[in-house]
Amino acid sequence: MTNKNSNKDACNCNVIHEDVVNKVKAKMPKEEKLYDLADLFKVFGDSTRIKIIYSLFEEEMCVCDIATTLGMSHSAISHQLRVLKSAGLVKFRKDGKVVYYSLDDEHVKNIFDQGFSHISHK
Amino acid sequence: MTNKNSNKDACNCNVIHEDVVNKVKAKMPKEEKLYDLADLFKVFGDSTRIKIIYSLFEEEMCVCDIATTLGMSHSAISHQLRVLKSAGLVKFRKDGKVVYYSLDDEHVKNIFDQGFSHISHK
DNA sequence: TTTTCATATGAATAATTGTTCATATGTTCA
DNA sequence: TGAACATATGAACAATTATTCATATGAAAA
Repeated sequence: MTNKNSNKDACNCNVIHEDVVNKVKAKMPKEEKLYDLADLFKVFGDSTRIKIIYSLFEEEMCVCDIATTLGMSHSAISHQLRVLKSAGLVKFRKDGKVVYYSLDDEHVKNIFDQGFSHISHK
Repeated sequence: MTNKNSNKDACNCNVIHEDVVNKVKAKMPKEEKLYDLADLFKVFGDSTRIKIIYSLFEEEMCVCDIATTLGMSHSAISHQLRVLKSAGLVKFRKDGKVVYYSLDDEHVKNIFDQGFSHISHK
């Protein structure tokens, strides 16, 4: 009882199905991938960003148009666009002082459609 | 300048593309749906819950097995399972004092696969 | 080159969310 | 029945995330 290191109090029950635990551990993706995945979904976990993405499903928009559409401040939209950009979800092009944002990912529509199915039939 | 109500300072620029704004507004899903969608993704936005879901992709597991697999306390797992349950993502069956959890949604696998594609090719 | 305007950013505050610890519930087996 | 155990839950604290306000940047037009 000397060397029960690390998660010594993580599990003190007897119902461990070792085969199941081993199988699941073997199939589990790399820790890093799991964090990245959680981070991606975190980005989707805010209704302002959801609205921005839905807007961009239609066509590219400038910051001002998005702010007007959502009835929010430029600053707030700009902050959220930065989050979307650093997640690799939107790209932009500049035309003079106006910046046009558009979607930069083919998976998002699909993910949203699936998510929509889930919340709709429950 | 008397009746500029509600979001009076939401947009004071001149680059509003009215047609775009109107089109996007018309296609935007109901506010309530957007919140529900954000709430669903919020659930996916935590790596512990991601790990639990990945575990359950393989087969049903009891709380103890999950805790052992992830090296976490029963309490922590139990709390997260409650979140997953109230989002309609997992179901459970009881066998004596052991509770077995399993996935209760066909969309999750798909959503995760798409998410994985996104993080993988960037 | 100064003013105006679209967008971006930093820092402070507010709000939300996760984790831990202590304790409760409910089932089994002696 | 009561001791042992698997799981659940409430409340306190810690950590993360969003929002706001003030100000900065950088392009265009006067």
